[in-house]
Amino acid sequence: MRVLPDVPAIDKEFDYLIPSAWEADGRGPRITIGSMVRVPLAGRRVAGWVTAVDVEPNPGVSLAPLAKLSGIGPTPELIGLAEWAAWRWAGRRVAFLRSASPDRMVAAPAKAPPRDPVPSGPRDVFDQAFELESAVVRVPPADDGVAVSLAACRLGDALILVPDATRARRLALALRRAGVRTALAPDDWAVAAGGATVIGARTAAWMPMPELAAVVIIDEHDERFKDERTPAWHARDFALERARRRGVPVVMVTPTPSLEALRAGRLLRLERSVERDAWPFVEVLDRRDDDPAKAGPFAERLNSYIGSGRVVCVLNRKGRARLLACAQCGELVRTEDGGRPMVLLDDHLESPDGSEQRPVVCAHCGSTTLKNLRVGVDRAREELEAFVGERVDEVTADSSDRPTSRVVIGTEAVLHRVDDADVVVFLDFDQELLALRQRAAEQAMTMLARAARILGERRSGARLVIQTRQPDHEVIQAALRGDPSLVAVAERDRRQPLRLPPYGAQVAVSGAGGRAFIDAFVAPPGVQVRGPLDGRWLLRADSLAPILDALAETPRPPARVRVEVDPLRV
DNA sequence: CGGACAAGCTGA
DNA sequence: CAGCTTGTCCGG
Repeated sequence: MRVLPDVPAIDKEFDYLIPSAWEADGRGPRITIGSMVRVPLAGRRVAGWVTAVDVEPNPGVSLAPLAKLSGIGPTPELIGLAEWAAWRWAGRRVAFLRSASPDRMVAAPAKAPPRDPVPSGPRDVFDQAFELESAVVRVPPADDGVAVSLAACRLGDALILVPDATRARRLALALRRAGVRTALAPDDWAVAAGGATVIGARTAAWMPMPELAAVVIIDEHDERFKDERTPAWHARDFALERARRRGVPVVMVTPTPSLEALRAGRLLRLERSVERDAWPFVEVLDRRDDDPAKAGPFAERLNSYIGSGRVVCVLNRKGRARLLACAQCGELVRTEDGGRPMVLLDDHLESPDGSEQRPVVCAHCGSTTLKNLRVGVDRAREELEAFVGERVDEVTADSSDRPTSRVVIGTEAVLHRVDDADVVVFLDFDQELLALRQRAAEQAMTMLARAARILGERRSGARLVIQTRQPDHEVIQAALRGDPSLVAVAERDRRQPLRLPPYGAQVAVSGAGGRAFIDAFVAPPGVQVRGPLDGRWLLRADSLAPILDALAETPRPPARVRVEVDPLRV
């Protein structure tokens, strides 16, 4: 019996004996690949997964018996996929096997009653998509994913991935009403193990699916499919591999397909006029027309759009330097040399490049209490209140209660907190368009799609208002015409010659042990190592495989190393 | 990860 | 040199 202990730093298998009492007459517990067990290891008991049975033990060592069979665990399929994922995202198998295991021990799969056939309507674009190996369907921004999910369920048990748990619950409810046997990840693990359609966020991709027939990825473009913790795996790419191994079709749906998705599957579109009408009206307020002397955050013409109805204003503060100021005297916390803003790191202040450090003390008055100056939204809210002459609520990622005022303002998070609106205003869209990130245009486009979702289709009369100095930018043109292709084509033409993802490969290495890890890394031909920049190294090549093979060979230093394959923010 | 054990440091 | 800390190694 071979067992991988649930101890991240070990990442090594050990052999054990099945206790003789268990196998006496075949009535003992059944141990299979994936079974969750407890084993003695270095004088203590640890949890682990059985990775092989019937192994020839190494003759030199005397084996200890297993301590306990805890429950059923990941299927052999998922054990194999964990090994692949550990290579693909330069992580450890243990991290992935945890995702593939139930939260609480499960003795046996839930019994599955026979399934009723899912009623089918007239053949639609989704039925057509499932006839391909993998497809991307570009849907209206407000699409709820029910139609594609039902099309998948007609084929049998489906794996349906959505960006967040709220949408998963909503979708599961809709499918249950249609008579589909559903398992909501991660809670219904035992139901999934018995055979069911699985719905959930990211980790649902690791649920057991004995009779998987189709995979659906809803809002494929959403960055929440990528885990921000280490290993930073991507549920879309994982699900694509799982489907490929099982030989089942994958359909990705989104209003704004990523270039990665377009490479992985065939694009199916709605009729041009149908798609255009699914996007709201877009008004572009060209800030170049304003008098620069008195141009505030609001264009004069904005008045005519925000006078009535529910208005949501978006001002992204993200990416701007956070400013610290002294709570006593109000002085900004800056470096000695040239007044660059410093940031708070654990217990000291540091300049952006790390060259200057000092304790948490105001250089002006010596006070040790500092406050965060929330540049952006905070002040804009006050000015907006004066502009509209009524109360304006503010929404950020960490505000808890729902806004109640007619007009609200917030960071991008506001688009996830408000369910419907008559007007969405992007106060400074240039900040998104000009962001120094490889994916800035794609990310700006998905933000517009998010706004379009809460506004609804063109018929509703809702307005998407964009303040910008770049009215001709393809992102804005794409929204104006309801045609996301414009962004995809421009991005492909920009990235392909530069060999940027998905036409090339990138891996970021950071963390305290980053330098030691990079020193130990032997770059194969065709792999470039750049950096460090802000404590981060970037490995680049035309394809991932040579980088990943070399990473797998590199010994880990004792200090923490963060390896991010296909980083989203570069 | 965490226990075992070795090597290094301190104070009498 | 006991008694303790710190570092390194390795696990069935």
